[in-house]
Amino acid sequence: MKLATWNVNSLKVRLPQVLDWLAAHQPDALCLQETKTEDAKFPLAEIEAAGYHASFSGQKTYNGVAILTRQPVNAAVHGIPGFDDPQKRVTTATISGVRVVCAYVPNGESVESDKYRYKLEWLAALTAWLRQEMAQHPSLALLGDFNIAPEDRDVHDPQAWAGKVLCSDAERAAFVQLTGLGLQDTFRLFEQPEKSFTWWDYRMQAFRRKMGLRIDHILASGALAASCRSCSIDSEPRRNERPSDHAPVIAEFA
DNA sequence: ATGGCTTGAGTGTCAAGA
Repeated sequence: MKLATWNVNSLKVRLPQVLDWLAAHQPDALCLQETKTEDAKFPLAEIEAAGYHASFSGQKTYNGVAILTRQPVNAAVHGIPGFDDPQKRVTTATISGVRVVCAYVPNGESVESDKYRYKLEWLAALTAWLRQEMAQHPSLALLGDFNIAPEDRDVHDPQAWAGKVLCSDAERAAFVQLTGLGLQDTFRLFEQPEKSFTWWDYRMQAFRRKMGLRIDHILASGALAASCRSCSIDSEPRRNERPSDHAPVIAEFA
């Protein structure tokens, strides 16, 4: 089973690239973030024509998540149950017995911002809900744009980013809380190249200069992680014309 | 140097991203 995640920064703009990527990689599930598309305008016909089903929760202009799957999904849920949030950032569904949670964690803007407090509250709510969800679903994967670089090796210039949003102690502690539930960072189950990143700023030719962060992740519960065969970042789409600023991450399970 | 791109909204220019 192949699971993937990609922050596409507008599904409308990136749809041709998403369809190309699906055809090339044939994942069982592709989690998308920042679709920026309200549900009535979701490009369902094009995705179905490519042989995929879609479960989605979006809004105009901002946020928006979707799970594209080869097989129909079961028990889809949108949002974090019990956490009232007008921002469409989570969608969950069961695919071949695996509970797949697609998340777009708030950016936080800066550690001084109200958006940062919202980010930490949001992460606490996600963690509390996942604790329950994992009790119901031993085989669970959490995929998405976490907007957290877990360690200094996930940052091109740790000194420049020290204490900044995406790298602050409180955000990293929130990530540790998630892994503490028994969710393993599948990328770190394997030997990986240095300077492995999933996001590069559009500005300053950051991609060419390898100035990135690893903020998109695939976490797997113990039962699922035990069958993980690989996890890798596909930086090829970042070379496309009009690329997303994020690269897809892919994990394969036996 | 708080800039530097990109997107969506909407048609001038700003919020938001990370």
